[in-house]
Amino acid sequence: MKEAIGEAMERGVLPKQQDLPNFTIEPPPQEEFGDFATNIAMVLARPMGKNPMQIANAIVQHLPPNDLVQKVEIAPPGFINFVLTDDWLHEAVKEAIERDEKFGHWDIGQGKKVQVEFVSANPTGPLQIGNARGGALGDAIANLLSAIGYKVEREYYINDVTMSTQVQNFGESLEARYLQLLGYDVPFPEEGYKGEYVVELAREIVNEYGNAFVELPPEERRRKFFELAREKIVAHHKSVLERFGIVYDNWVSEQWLYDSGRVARTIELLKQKGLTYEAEEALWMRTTDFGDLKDEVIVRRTGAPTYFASDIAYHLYKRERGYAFVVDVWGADHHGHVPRMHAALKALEIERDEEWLKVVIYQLVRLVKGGETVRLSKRAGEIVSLDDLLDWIGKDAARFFLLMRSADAHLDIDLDLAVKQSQENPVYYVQYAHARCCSIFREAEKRQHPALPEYRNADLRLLTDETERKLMKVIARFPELVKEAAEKFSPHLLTQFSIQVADRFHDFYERCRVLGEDVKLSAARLALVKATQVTLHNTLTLLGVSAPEAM
RNA sequence: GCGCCCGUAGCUCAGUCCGGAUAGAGCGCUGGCCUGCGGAGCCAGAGGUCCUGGGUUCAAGUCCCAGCGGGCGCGCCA
Repeated sequence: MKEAIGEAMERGVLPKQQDLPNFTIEPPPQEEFGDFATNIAMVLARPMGKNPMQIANAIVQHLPPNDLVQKVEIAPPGFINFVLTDDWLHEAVKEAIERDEKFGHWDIGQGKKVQVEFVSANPTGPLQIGNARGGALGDAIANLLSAIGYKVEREYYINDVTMSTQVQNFGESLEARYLQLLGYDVPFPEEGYKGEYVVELAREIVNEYGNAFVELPPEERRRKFFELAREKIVAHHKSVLERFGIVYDNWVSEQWLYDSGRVARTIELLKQKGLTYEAEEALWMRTTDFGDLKDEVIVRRTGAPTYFASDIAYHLYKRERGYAFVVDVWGADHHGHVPRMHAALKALEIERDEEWLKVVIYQLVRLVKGGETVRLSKRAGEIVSLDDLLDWIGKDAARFFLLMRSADAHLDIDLDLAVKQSQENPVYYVQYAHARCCSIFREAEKRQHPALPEYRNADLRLLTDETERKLMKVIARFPELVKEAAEKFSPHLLTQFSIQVADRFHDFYERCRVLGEDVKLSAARLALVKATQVTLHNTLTLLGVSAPEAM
C-alpha cells in the first residue's frame, strides 16, 4: 500500500506528503464489499487537498502485483476494497488444526510475569453475585493474558484486618448469636450481619467449643470468634470458587501485611519521602500532588492505619514480586479508590502513566426478582450467594452469562428467568455446536469413513460454498480477537464471538453435508469442522466454560 | 455540588478507545422447515428520534461542549 502511494507520489500523480496519516485496513461491515477494506484515500483527502475517489484511483493504479489479491475495487466515498484469493482462509483452517489448543495463542508477553487480583472479599460472609462477576472476569482476563504469552498469577487478597469496622461488627454479630444459642438474652447489634449463615457459624462454634467462650472478656471473645469464623469462611470461599472453576496461586492476608510490619514500613517510607503531613491529629498523604482529587488519610486519629495505607503496602508487596504489570478487578463501588492508588504509585515512582497498575472496574450486578430490583446487603442478610447461582444455573451458564457484557455495562439478572429459562441461555447454543463437531468425528469413525484419514491434508480449495467461506472467515479472525480481548481486558468480545462461530457453523451444517460420497470434499469439510471445533474449544476455555464433546 | 459508568429494536445488550459504506446479536414476536452427519437446529419477516440540543468534519452511535435520565462513589468504611 505504502509502495503504491510512494510510487504515485514519485510520478507526480499524487502530491508529496512527508508522513502518512493513520489509516485502517479491516474487514468491511458488509461481506459483499470484500475481505478487507482501507480508508486511506479518505484520510489522505484533506492533506492532499484532492477528492478521495481520485486518490483511491491513483493508489490502485500503482498497487504492486500480489498473488493473494484477486480483485481490487473502489467504492464511494473512497474506500478501496480487496477481495483476496481464499488462500488466507485455508491457512487459517490449517493453522487451527495444526496448532490445536495453541490456536489463537501469541507470544506477546514473552513469558513476563503478571498478576491478576480479583474477588478479594471480606471474610464476613458468603460470596455473592457481584463477587461472581469479579470472579468470572478476573479469571477470564488471566486466561487471556496467559494466552498471549504472559506468565500469570491469580491472587486473592483477604481483607481480614481484625480492627476493621466490618470485622469488628461481624465479631459482635457472631458473639450475639453464640450467646443467644446458649440461652442468654442478649440483643443483636442493630447494624449487625443478619444472615442466617452467622447463626450457623455460631452453632458450629457451640458444637465444637460449647460454652468455653462465655467467660472470656468480650473483646477477646470477639477476636477469637472472628478468627474461627475467618478460617471457615475463607475455606468456604476457596471451595466455592473452585466449584466456579477458579484456582488461585496466592492468598494474601491483609492482617499479615500488618503482622509482618509491612504496613508500618510503608508509612515510614511515605514519611521519609516527604509525602505526608499531619493535620487534625491524623496523618495525611499528599495524593493531590499526583492527580488525586483530595488528600487522603493514611493514619487515623486513633493511630490505626487506614485501608488506603495497607493497600499501598500491598501494592508495594506486589511490586517486590517483580510483576511486569498487575491487574486489579474491582466493583464499581471501589472506583473512587482508583485515582488515589495511582497517585500513591506515582508518588513512589512505581509508575508514571498508570502503566503498571491496570484497574478493571465492573459495574454492579442488579438482580431482578418478581419484576423488582433486589437490594443486596450482607448485613441485612439478603444474599444471593455464588453457591445459589451455581445451584440454579451451573458453572458454565453462570460464567458465560456474566461475561456476555462489557465490564462497563450494568448487568441485570432476572433470577426467575435465569432459573426457569436456563435452557435458552446462549451457552447451550455454543456448546451444542462444539458437541456437534465432535459428534461428526465420532460418526466418521464409526462408519470408517474414507475421508477421515485424509482430512489433515485435504484440498481446502473444494470449500466453495458461501457458508463455508463465512465460517472460515470467522475462524481466521480468532487469533486477532484473542489479542484484542487480552489487551483490552475484555472477555466479552469472546462471548460475542463464540455465538457468531456457532451461528455460522450451524448454517454450514444445514447446507453442507460433511460425510458424503465425495471423499475429497468430505475430507475438506472434516478439516473445516475440526478447525471450528478447535476455535470453539479455545474460545470457551478462555472464558472458563467447558466445551463438552457430547451433551 | 464534584467525579466515574451507563442511556442503541418490546426486553437484555454489542458496536464508541482508533469517526467511514445499508447500526448488529440474543431473547421475545409473526410465518415456514423434521426419510439425512445430533431439531438443544435452520430459513424468512416485523421491529430503531442510536437520550436531547449545539459544535467539529467530505463523513458522527462514535470526537468536543451544554443539558436530561439512571447507577455508583465523594468516610479518620473497606
